[in-house]
Amino acid sequence: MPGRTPEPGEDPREIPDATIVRLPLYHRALMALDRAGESTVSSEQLASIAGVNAAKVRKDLSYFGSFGTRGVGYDVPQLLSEVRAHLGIQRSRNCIVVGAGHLGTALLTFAGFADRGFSVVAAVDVDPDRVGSRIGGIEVGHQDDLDRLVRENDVVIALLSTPPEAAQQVADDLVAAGVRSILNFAPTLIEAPEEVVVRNVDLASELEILAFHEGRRDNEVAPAS
Amino acid sequence: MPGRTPEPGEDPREIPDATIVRLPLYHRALMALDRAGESTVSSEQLASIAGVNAAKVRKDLSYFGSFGTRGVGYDVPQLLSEVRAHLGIQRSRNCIVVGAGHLGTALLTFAGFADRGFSVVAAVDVDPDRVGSRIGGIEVGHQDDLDRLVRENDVVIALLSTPPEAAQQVADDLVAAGVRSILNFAPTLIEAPEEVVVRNVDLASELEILAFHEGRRDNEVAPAS
DNA sequence: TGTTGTGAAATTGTTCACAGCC
DNA sequence: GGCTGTGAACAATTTCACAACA
Repeated sequence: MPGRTPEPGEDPREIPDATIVRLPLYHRALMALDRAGESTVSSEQLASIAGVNAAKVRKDLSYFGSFGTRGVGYDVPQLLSEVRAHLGIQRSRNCIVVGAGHLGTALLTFAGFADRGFSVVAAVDVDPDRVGSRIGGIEVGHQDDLDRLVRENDVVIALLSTPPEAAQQVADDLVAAGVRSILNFAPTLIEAPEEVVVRNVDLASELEILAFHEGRRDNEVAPAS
Repeated sequence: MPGRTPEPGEDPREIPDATIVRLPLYHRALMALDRAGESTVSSEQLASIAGVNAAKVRKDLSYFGSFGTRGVGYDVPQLLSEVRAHLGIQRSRNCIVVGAGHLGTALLTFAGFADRGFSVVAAVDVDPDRVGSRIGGIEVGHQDDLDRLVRENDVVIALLSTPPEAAQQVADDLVAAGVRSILNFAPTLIEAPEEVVVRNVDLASELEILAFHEGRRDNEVAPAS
């Protein structure tokens, strides 16, 4: 999936994927430090709050340039601002929740998005019992209004929490409406044009990874008959 | 680089982390194939359903031994059974949900766990309004009963869906009760003894990773002043 | 002195390409 | 002829270790 098109003259992909996935950890850590009134932080401290090691922190941050002060550390507000800029969340991004079941409801009422730079502004479902209801201050629209809601609300990210059978169709509709990023909670592969970024969160897969380690502890692996 | 540690009586062959996280994808794909009545599958087909490439599939599966037939492919039921054995989910594993808010409710009612090898058997919360209620057929117990519920129900995995402020204390309690694996949804680092495996699902972080790519498209990155 | 920034080394992961087998 | 299994080449990522410097 990574490693694409090193075209000369165009964006010379320079920040490693592995670094990108750690950026949110630094963001979270820096917000906590900032809230606590800390004005500087060393790579060692930041690493311990983020749960990584100090060399990685320094290497990761170095891709943006040199913001630290040798002998002192990093300026917390400045680094926070820098990380936000690189994450593209200096201004809030609008999101839509597609599928307002239990998971969709959790997403619509989740308190943790706002200060991380996201605003859930719309929701749709196909179930007539849900359409028209309000969840977390958002009125649930009908699936057929998806295109309009996306366009009217300047939605750029979709949270896809439908049953797996509906996921591909919904994804197609989202792409047609102009959504460029999809966070897919349905346990199925969804296809999208390559300019649309899809990330998958499969809860059962996460449990399976934990179970793998459980299994290692229990016993020797006992292969199937 | 030897790559092999032929220690007698010890862990026979180390399976790479990168392979482990793909195992659930193969599991999901094989279940779909099995349900569809397919009896064999090539690495190419399996790859396309799982969303990876064929070389990776073959390499990953080769860590378990040789189960394919050259010129034919893999036997679906056999490979499914093999993958399940390695994932440690030949028998179902019991889980507890800690924190029965909207996210906890989604986890308690999620239909997708059962056929992936997991059974949510208990839930706890601290809110008196929630304790005693039934969600998804499970009675929500009080946080103080956590230890008892874990032991009585042979719980090995916890789904931690409390607010971040409570997460560390809950994790400590879970470890004390004997839980060996934690799936942490709270956006904070939790510390646990190294024999306890913790995986983190931070929804806001996932959105930030999407936003990073959005930002790349919008414009040049505009660093903070 | 204490801490960053970074080349270089070590490690881990991916892809290639083809021999071996059905 | 088709497809697996796998060494070997390649690529990405992590870690080391230390010079630079406020």
